[in-house]
Amino acid sequence: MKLSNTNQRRIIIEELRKLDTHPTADELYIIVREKIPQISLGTVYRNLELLSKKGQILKLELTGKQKRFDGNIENHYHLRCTKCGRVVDIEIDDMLEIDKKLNELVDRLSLDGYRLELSGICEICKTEK
Amino acid sequence: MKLSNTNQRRIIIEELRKLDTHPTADELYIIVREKIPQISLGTVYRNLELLSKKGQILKLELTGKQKRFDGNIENHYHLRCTKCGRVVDIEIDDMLEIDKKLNELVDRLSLDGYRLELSGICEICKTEK
DNA sequence: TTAAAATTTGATAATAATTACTATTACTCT
DNA sequence: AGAGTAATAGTAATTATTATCAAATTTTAA
Repeated sequence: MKLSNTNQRRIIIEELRKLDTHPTADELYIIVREKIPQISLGTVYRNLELLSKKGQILKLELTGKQKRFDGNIENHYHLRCTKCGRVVDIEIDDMLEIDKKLNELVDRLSLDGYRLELSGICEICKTEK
Repeated sequence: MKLSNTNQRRIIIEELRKLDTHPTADELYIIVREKIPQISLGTVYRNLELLSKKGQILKLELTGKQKRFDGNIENHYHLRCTKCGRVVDIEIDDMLEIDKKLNELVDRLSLDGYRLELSGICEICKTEK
């Protein structure tokens, strides 16, 4: 099935790519409404689902009730803050090595992949305290 | 707050510990009803939550809508089958090394921990095909 | 042991997140 | 432009989980 080019879809992906906050569907809905006030929440959900199926964005199924979405599809890692709940990108050199080992494992066992989520206090909460 | 010793709680934990299927609350509810037919789903949810808070069982927040619970609180890893959706324990020597590296990372960055979920076809689905 | 205090239960209602439905509107392709 | 397909807004439905509360059970401590 081919995706048509709708204004709604374009804005959704555009706004998501501007963010590094990994918004939930309803958070992005609020942002997108600034551009398209009459858009419905269902449209946001539908498009996020479609776009993640097509590999244009990432759907993050982390701890917590709500799914989150990420416009950055490059391989990277997430930290969920145990204090504020934010999901932030984490950049560590060690991850390369761990990633390599995990990929070896995945290959050897003919698996599909893995999902890793770190948890702890994020930088923002650390400095706030 | 101290937990009282109720029949319901005892059966819930007993039945959960017999399983290695990481049941959802409603799956366990069906099983527990064999022993206590009048038990309510709310009681199962409430106790699973309490027991996991007390560290007597594990609450697994993996991919998928429903939370799962594990009576085995020892450090081990899970594979979610992309075909049947089952969550199975995975025993691999490599995990020790990966676990060590991840724990080092967690320590160095003063994090709380990490959550890892492997995905692929489980043994049951492999042999069935 | 017994009565008051605390906790838990079953039953049910409420909530929250997501998905489904549908008539209408917008794209796409020739 | 016009037929065919896909998407939208608005709303209803669903699903998983949590909250509420009166009655029952368990614990505590005299």
